[in-house]
Amino acid sequence: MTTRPPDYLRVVNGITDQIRSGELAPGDKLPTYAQLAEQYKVGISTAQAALRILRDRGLVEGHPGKGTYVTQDPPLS
Amino acid sequence: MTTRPPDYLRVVNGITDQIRSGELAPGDKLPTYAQLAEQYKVGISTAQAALRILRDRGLVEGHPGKGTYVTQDPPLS
DNA sequence: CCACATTTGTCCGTATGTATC
DNA sequence: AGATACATACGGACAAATGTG
Repeated sequence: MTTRPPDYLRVVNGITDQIRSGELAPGDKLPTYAQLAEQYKVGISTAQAALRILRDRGLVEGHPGKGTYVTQDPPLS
Repeated sequence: MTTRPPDYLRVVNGITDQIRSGELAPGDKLPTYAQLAEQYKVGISTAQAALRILRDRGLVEGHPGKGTYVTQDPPLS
């Protein structure tokens, strides 16, 4: 049945994998909302929803006016 | 400076407290999106965002056509 | 100090799809 | 077939923080 995952989870999992693999290291800056939306072909609201979840999980931190950064101490799970 | 928490966190924390206190027990049905929106004086989108977080945390489970229910085995933290 | 652009964060309303009754 | 309710997705509006000139 291969139910395709929703867009916001594709973004969550894509970024999570980049952090797990080390492609994105602690302190690194993520693309902006607009850039992520373009990369994943989703709306800005959807990219924001994904980043809200990643913030909630403690993987990234947002800094208004600057950008979103990978947390220094990302949780294990 | 009592910075007021955002609306969606007020909903998240309100429901979380009801589960912690036992006011909402495992298996219990939560109010609908529309009812939560009315209770907390927020838009439906905001109530939905709150429930998405609670799902992500494993505190509740949504069942389309039926409702949202408190998880049988809610996580400790 | 002020103006401006950029970016994150929040909030809302709406549309559509899917599952249940 | 219709009503109800959750889930996803989008776009727009605005506030606040930051950096630059």
